[in-house]
Amino acid sequence: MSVSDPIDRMLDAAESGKSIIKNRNILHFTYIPNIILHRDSEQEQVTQSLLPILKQSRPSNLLVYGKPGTGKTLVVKKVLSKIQERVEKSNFPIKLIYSNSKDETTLYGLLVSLGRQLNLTEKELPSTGLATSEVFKRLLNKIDEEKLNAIFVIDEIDYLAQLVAKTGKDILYQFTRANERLKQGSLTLVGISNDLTFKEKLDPRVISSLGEEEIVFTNYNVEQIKKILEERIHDSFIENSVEEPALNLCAALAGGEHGDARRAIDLIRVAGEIAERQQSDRVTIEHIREATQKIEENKEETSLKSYPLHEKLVIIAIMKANGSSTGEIYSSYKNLCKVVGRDELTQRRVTQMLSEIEMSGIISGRIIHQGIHGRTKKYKLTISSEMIKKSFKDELTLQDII
DNA sequence: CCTCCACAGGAACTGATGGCGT
DNA sequence: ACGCCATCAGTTCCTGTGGAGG
Repeated sequence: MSVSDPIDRMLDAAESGKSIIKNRNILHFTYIPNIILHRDSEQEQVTQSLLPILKQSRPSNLLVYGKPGTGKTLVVKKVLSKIQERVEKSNFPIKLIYSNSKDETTLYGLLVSLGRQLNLTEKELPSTGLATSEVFKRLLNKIDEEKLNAIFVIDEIDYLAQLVAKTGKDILYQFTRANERLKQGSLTLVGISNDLTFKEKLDPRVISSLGEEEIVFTNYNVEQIKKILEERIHDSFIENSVEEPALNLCAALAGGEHGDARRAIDLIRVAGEIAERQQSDRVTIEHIREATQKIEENKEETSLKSYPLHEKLVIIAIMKANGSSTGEIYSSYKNLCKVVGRDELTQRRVTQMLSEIEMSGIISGRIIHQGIHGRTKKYKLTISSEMIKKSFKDELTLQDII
């Protein structure tokens, strides 16, 4: 065995090198067993409002609000799974169904994902081809047939409401009224929303039945985040491997903005991994700093890579003509299209793509009025052009133009 | 004070895809 | 075999607009 082989050297180091993280699972925010959240009163509230289930009556529908990383989903899931455990042996089965609206791009997709969890097969519920009302009917039939007591947990329900609004269908209303159509079984809706103002946008009929109970999760403050981190660190890192200043910085970074505990935990995990890779036996402030940067870059890179071809072309066009107006970007884009031999899209489409890209934060736009020279939006990159080149360099079609 | 630029951005539509029910 | 339904990327057509320059 040759000692100079770099692979061997790395493997040797990994084997002998001490690992400072002893349980990696705990360093994921969504780790469920014995979650430490400091959400006692909220847990009580959720339990309280779902209690009627144990008495075999339908509980009120429930709306849960809170910013990201406040643990709302975790609390709901935890309470429900405990309830489910209790009821399991009784002849009053509860079917727990969780779905995140953001995972599904369309209303149809969401309904299908709910259906799959009700054990509807591809045959009984095809993943395309049906009218939405038909899908809905099949969901209810299934619940009715099997006398299920279904609890639909719909995460990011504000997002769903948007989808619904676009198609003009009134699915949320149908959901809340479903019980009137069910002879046996029941349907309870638990909506989880990031947006506290989301309710105002709904149809009043939906509000009255969906908002029967409301629970608001407040943001964590820096103190609380620090506590949460301490507890998770205690369980997942070996002792004394995270320096106090590092912990403080981590809590401050995540807490300062929105009180996002998820970010805080991600941060400490990535920092831990960086520290391990550097064979350090402690996590320092420097590691936290590196971690923030790495997380940021990862986000940028994956979002860059996930764009379709024409969006990528537009991004390159912006890069080539940094800080310029829509018209200039468009002609730059047209040139690029010629080079790679693709048909160019209309300007209207490109403006739309620009505003979509702006939404993701990769570029920033500013409307300016130039009097007789009209109105434009000027776009600037908010990330480095190296990042773009790096992310796109694997793409064959783009290689000549970057 | 009016005009007119260079677009922004809404609405409605198209054509392809994919798969249903009858 | 045919009509229908939903979705998506893209197009066509459109109305709206702040202010420099006449």
